[in-house]
Amino acid sequence: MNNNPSFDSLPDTEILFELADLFKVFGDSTRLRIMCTISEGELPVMTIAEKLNMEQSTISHQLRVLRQNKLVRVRREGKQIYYTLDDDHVKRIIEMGLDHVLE
Amino acid sequence: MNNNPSFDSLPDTEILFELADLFKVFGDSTRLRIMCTISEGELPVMTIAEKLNMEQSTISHQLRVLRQNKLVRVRREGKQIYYTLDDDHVKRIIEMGLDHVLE
DNA sequence: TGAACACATGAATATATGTTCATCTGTTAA
DNA sequence: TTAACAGATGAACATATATTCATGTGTTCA
Repeated sequence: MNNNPSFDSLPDTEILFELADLFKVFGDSTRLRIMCTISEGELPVMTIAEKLNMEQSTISHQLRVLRQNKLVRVRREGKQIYYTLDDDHVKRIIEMGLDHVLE
Repeated sequence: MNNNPSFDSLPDTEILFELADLFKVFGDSTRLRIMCTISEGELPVMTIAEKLNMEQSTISHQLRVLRQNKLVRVRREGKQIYYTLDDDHVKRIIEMGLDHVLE
């Protein structure tokens, strides 16, 4: 049992830049709210926008960021495009953060 | 066993703003590198700066952010001030993100 | 008490980033 | 094929934030 806060091997600097980019994506309330909203099941863009009471354009822009970082999955059905979280991993990262915020 | 990516109860909007602020702190490579560096054990500011090959002022500014967010612990010994990670929780958040970055 | 050292901090600057507005693409149904 | 709808996207703008420079604070030791 290793209980001290150190890494088995110190992460490469290169990797830490990538990691920072990942956390940056989680570091925006709009994106977090989107992720939580679609964690309950896939939803089209306009529905997300309505639930969050924000403009469609804003949501689209942020969904693009989530897409580029492979945090969401996309599916087209007719005129609508459904988004949902890519996998449980995304949810776990949020929950891990929540643990800290909720003391 | 719940295996679908949804939250038991959808986090409050207020909380999500706090959570975004937390992730924002992790979303900077300098702060991540500092956190990883001091995860091996407490270090004075100048040593951290030398290890990262950055200015003392830059490190101090970022350590302040980490302090304000209670992610590091501080101890003064003479002229030097030693910093280390506050607890295992911080390390776990980083590791959770690393898992995702490393596929 | 004063010099040297370790660190913190305010101001200034450059850069990154989120939102809005206008417009564009792609799909459906008349 | 045209109108209406859903969504994407570029440009512009405002704001946030990381770094640097100069300087301030606190500690040690001569």
